[in-house]
Amino acid sequence: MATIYEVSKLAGVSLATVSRVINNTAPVRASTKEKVEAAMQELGYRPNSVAQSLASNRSNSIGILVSELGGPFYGELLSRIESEFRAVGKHVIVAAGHSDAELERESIEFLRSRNCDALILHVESVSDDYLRGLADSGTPFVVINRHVAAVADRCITLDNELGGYLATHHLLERGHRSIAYVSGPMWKHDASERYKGHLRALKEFSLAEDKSLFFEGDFQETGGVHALHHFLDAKAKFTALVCANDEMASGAITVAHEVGLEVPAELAVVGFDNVNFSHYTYPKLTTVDYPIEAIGQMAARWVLKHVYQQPVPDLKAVFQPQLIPRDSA
Amino acid sequence: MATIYEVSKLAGVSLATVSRVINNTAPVRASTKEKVEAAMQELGYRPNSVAQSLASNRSNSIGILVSELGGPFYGELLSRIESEFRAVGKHVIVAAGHSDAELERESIEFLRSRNCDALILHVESVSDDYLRGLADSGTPFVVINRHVAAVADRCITLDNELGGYLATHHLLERGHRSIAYVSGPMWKHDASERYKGHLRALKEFSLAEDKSLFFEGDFQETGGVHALHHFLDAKAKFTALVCANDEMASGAITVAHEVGLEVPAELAVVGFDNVNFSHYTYPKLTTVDYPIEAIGQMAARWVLKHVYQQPVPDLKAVFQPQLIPRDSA
DNA sequence: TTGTAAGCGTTATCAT
DNA sequence: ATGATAACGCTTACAA
Repeated sequence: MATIYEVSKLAGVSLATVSRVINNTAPVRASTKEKVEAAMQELGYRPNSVAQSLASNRSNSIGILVSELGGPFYGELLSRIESEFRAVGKHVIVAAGHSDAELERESIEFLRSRNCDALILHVESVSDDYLRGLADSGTPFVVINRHVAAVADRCITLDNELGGYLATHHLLERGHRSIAYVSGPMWKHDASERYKGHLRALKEFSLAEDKSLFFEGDFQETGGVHALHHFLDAKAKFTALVCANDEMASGAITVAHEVGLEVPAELAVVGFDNVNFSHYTYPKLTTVDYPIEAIGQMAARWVLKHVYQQPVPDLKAVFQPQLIPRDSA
Repeated sequence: MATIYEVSKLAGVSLATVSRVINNTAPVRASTKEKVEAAMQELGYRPNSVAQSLASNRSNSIGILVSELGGPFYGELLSRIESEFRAVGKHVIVAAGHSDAELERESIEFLRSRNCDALILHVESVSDDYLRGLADSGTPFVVINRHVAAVADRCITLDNELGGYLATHHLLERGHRSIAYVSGPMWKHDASERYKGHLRALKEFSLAEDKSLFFEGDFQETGGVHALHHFLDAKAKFTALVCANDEMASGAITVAHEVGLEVPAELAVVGFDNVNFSHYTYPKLTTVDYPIEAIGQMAARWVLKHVYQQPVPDLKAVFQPQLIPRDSA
């Protein structure tokens, strides 16, 4: 591979000048610029990005940490983030934290050790304190889908409470008064927020919380399966079910089919997230849209603005979910 | 951030010695090793990976190019590849090629410009010739899900022909004799291979190809929708449908529901890929499993062996698909 | 507008 | 077993 030195020799100019035409970092006379470009062409020169990084103290890489690379959710996030950065010549390093505090910390350290210019984090297990400390350490980062008071200015979130409210409100409006709720793990911020929204909607219709209609699932398909079985076994009376995510809603619908419960006639079901498969269920799932791509884009723009000093349009910190009415409720 | 120089000063040894204890690259007396480690500890030293890369001419990064980061397919692939490399301290840079030859080339160049030690490519549009040229250029890479004769030793594929065979054979065995087929774009290697398998199964049962029962879809949900409508409008007679991927199968099942065609009683459907949502359909989709994780792992190991000279267990180039019988056929 | 030269933080080759 | 010292390929003051 040719180096900048060979280019400068062939073009008959100095290293600095070649660097200038590469980076457009200072005016260069048109004629010399042409000479340099011709030389680069001839040698098939391509700058060594590692050397650039070392000298400029910028790696032009952004680390992304998500819970799971698989799953219907993070793909879209990554996709948007990648394209946003690719457009400006920066690259994305991915890592998975598997919802485990220790692994999340390790992954963050790993990404930092890679000299990422910034981090985009979707972490659920690491403590607020840890994130505050990370901020103090000087590593620029944004947190997605979690509000951390100590670093509020770096958080991009969905109004999960509103989402929970919308789901239940939709059911309430359609006349349901006995609504069972399948939550995600309550220690997860989004899960508890969504449930709060559910309660607020209930209250608005003068309905009280009914513990016998609450089930804490695991955000997996099986969570929905267990939940519905649980309610059925307990002979609970309810005409509708809100599930805190689409996986659990799918599980519940499967069980409904199995036990001959017609959806939505005998049991209305609403999910949450609007993941890519939510319209593959039968009936098609009514759910709350999680604007994951918009959030990914915003995270990328936060980085572009705060780390690379690029001008970006309006930054937005909290997104509003929307109910997507389909056939299941 | 502390540098190796400061560590060496504090420990009272030379740069070289510090480097040796960091990399375990030559014997160091236990006592001095301790001194160095203490110094590193005290300074909170962490090696600068960019400088390491420049000096050692290894970036410890692997570039992954897939068609779409979103979608149910690539997440699992990435997930496996990432964990495989993380375990040995290497990181993964992702890029999307969007099934477009120009974009695929650009992405490959982008990844190369990032000094990746190796590339793992899932490309469908770039020509065989281009890949041959890439091999000549010296960049190590593996190709996934595509057989390119000129670089056969770097290809890890699924036996798509066998998959197509299995799908149709399953139907044939259950007595179906009029089987419609919804293909992916026939210019894609996997699509045409799958169709070949279909024909082979047919032939085994002395059935001839019936052009009126063939429809070329787009591998998207709408492809399945259009296909079934097409067959129905044409008043074609068939009792079973094989779709060259699960998205199209989902689309077809949706239409079946809409027109009151019972699956599988009146129309048996089999898909292909066994993507994560294939058991969310109703009835649950019978499909052909694409062992994407195993393939990802193998690709990673290919790199580990050929680029990093690590000892790895048995490398395997072509994987056998398996029929997953569920409820739709 | 262009050139000189000092880093950037390591690894690696020789010596010793 | 350890130390000097020259790369690695580029950016960036500072001069000219």
